[in-house]
Amino acid sequence: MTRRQDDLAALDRVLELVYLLDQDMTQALARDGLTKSRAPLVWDLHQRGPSTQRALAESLGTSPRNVTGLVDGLVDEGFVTREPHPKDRRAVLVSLTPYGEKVMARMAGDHVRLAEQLFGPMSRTDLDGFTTGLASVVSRLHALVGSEAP
Amino acid sequence: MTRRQDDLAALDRVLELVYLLDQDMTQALARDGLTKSRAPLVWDLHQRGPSTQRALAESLGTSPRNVTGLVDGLVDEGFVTREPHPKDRRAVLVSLTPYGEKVMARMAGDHVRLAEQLFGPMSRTDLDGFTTGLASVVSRLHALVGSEAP
DNA sequence: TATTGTTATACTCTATAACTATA
DNA sequence: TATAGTTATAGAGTATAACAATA
Repeated sequence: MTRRQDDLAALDRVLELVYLLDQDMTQALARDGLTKSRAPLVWDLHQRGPSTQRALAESLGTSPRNVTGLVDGLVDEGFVTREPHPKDRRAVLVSLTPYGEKVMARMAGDHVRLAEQLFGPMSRTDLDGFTTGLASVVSRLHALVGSEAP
Repeated sequence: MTRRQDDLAALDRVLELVYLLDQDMTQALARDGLTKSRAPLVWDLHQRGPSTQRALAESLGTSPRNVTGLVDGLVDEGFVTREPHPKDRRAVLVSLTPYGEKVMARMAGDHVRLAEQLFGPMSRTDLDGFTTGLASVVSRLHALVGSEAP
């Protein structure tokens, strides 16, 4: 095994991890009636409280038009409500419903449980080694993606 | 720092890795004129040679109808051709064009380069520790996703 | 009768541009 | 004049169902 082959094997394992994690999260979201596009919006509301659609568009890095569509779907499914903004009659305040809050609480619990299932069985030493390597890879990836912007 | 907090921190780092890798790969595919849906189809043809659409649908885990749409797009962009199947007049053989092959060769090179950029700077020991931890996480994730199927 | 790939239909996500009501 | 959110329009991706041609 040359070093290059080890590097390639590591990358392929990482890609397998990405694929499996995507599967797992998509399945979990589907059980809660959410999609990969809608979940970040709901999570944003959970973390930051009621927001205008403009603020959501900026936070999610997408267009205001797209937020309109996402909020439409979430209103239909009962996750959020649209209310008039108290101070700006052009704007709309999007808020989580009690049902939306309940789903978010469940998601937070699932998050903790997943972390324990994945890393709990590892020894302290193994976890430390893994986390250190992971941090260095992430920092290099940050540099790569940042420098690739148009 | 409790152990649970360390587990959570590890998961969050992994999710950051997933996010950055998705960015990087989407950018790289866009430079080659591909999308995240079309790339696996083209990669499949590169690895296994000309296929029927039925075979592609099974390999990609999607519907025949969807393959029709993906192949339509790839034909328009010059990556693949549709030819009559020599032995079964119901079927169609999808093949890479020379241009498609060229792009696949470039993608393979990018893959090796990414592996070296991400893991090359790590010491042998660090890489080993990282890879070992990764393998155990991936195997547990496999079990989780597998057991979650309906 | 079974299989291959299509048309028909519908829904989600995304983007840009034009428009409205307000600020 | 600028901002918030809409309608209008377009295109990619996905799914199910009905259907044609062929096996």
